[in-house]
Amino acid sequence: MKITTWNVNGIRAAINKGFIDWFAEASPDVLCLQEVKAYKEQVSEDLTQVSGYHQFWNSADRPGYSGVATFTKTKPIEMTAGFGVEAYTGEGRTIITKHPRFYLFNVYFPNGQRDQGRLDYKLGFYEALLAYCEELIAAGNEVVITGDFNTAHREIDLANPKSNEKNSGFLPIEREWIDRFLERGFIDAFRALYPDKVQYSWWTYRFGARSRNVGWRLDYHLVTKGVMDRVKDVIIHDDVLGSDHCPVSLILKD
DNA sequence: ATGGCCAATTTTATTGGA
Repeated sequence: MKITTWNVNGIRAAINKGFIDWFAEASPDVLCLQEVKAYKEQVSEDLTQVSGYHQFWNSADRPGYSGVATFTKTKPIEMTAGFGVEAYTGEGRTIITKHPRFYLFNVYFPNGQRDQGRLDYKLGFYEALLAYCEELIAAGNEVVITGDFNTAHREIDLANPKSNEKNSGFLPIEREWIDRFLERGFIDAFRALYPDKVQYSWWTYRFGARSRNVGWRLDYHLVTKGVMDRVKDVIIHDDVLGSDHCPVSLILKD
């Protein structure tokens, strides 16, 4: 089973750059998209009526901003757009689907760059999402959180850690929230398999960053132990173009 | 590495991204 996440930075632009062909070729069992930057009605039927998938969209409350979508070959047991905290429901950042062996969170975590208010919003979002996940775990569920975390966890996860210590995305207070997810039982599946591997999933469009591989690893699969036991591989598809992020796939047994 | 980008809407400027 392959669960792929991709921040497409505008699904309409990505479609113009070959997204539909990539989707058909990659053929993931589940595809979690972030930053679709569109309402479903604005998107080509090549995607919104693609055969072989159920699809769920959670767009933002304003045009051209944020928005997530989840595609599944098998119909989920349940689907919800939010996780019950009103402050975090309007920006189209989450889709939660229940599958036979786990809950899957498709998440576009907020960007904290703009000002203190957005940083506070981002940190509050981490806190509220983790609290919700802990309830599911306490009730005996396994959980997969995937998407754009908008934070690089450790120095190995970005090309220039020293010069970014005071920039949102690598602030200690943001990194500590990733620590907290791990303390509460989540495992960073890529890092667990590849403790020393340097590979990124986002590069700024500026500075020729991608061609020089000056990037950040921002797109993760955090999984609970029962899921980790079934992980075969995690693949960062850094050869796939079409966005400033690249897709990342979690491969599970069966 | 100085400055260099891109998507989408509010469109020939502005906002947001990280």
